[in-house]
Amino acid sequence: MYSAAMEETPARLAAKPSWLLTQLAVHAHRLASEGFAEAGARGYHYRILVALHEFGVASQAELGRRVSMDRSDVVAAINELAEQGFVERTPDPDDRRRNLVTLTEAGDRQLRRLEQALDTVQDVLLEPLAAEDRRALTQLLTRLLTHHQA
Amino acid sequence: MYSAAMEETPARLAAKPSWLLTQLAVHAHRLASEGFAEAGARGYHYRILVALHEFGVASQAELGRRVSMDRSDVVAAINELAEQGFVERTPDPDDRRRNLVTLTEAGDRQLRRLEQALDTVQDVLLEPLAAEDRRALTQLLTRLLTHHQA
DNA sequence: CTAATCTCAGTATCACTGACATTG
DNA sequence: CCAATGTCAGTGGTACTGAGATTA
Repeated sequence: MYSAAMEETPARLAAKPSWLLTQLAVHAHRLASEGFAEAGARGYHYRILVALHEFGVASQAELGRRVSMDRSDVVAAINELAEQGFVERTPDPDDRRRNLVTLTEAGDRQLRRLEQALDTVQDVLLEPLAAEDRRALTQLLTRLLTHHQA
Repeated sequence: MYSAAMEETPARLAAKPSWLLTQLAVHAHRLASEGFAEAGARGYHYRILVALHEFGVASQAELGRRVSMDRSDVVAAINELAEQGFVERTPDPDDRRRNLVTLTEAGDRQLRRLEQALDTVQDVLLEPLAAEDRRALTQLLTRLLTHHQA
């Protein structure tokens, strides 16, 4: 009565890219989370570190805009990163509403650890695709994302 | 000092499909959630209804396996669906550990509402892609998902 | 005894809202 | 007065863990 062998995706979901997208994102997220957790981090920490490395010192609000994080979540993430010594928070002398957030040496090393973890995730996630298909996928996803970011 | 015009994705993230995937999934998830919310539902409810419609009456554990949901989350979702009259939960006479979950008429109508909402999401999400590109994307995502489901 | 099922309680991460005080 | 910033408290959805009771 309960055919335990059927583990595929329901047919009406298989044809929906939005479903495929979210299901794959679950995989990607879980793989990445595991890698991050080994370094005592999570996604929000990684995003902040990336933004700092890419764009340099910035205010908290600016960091949030870079990586699509809410102001309030930036506060919490930076609290934790600062406790671990990965970033430093100092008042901006030119605009006393702002905090200037700086990436430390230790923060840079942490970022490299997290990037390495993500590279592994990448390999696992895209394993079944040849190089050409990977490029095609990246290109399609990029087109979608840039369209929706605008 | 804070060039407010730079809103693109950080370069080192743009090249990572796993990042693109999760970012797009955020969009897809938000769009879908809005559509679901209008019908008083959320993702877990939709998944259960789909599984019931695709495979028919099933035990709760079986439903969870169909759509990758944890047993404990299935319990809560079915509680809510039953309260709304979209499913019925009856003990299985052949195996008294199990509950047999059935899709009601109202549940079927609800499912059709949610599918319609998802179709709209689909159109919005894939708007920048031509039909051929959509097929290519679906094919690539399908290959990835089937690989990772095995 | 083992395994599966259902249920409950609790946790973590992510995303978001509302409010407030401070400053530009 | 208005807008931006940082902060805090709280909510909701998703995913998961651990434990207990029942039954196969």
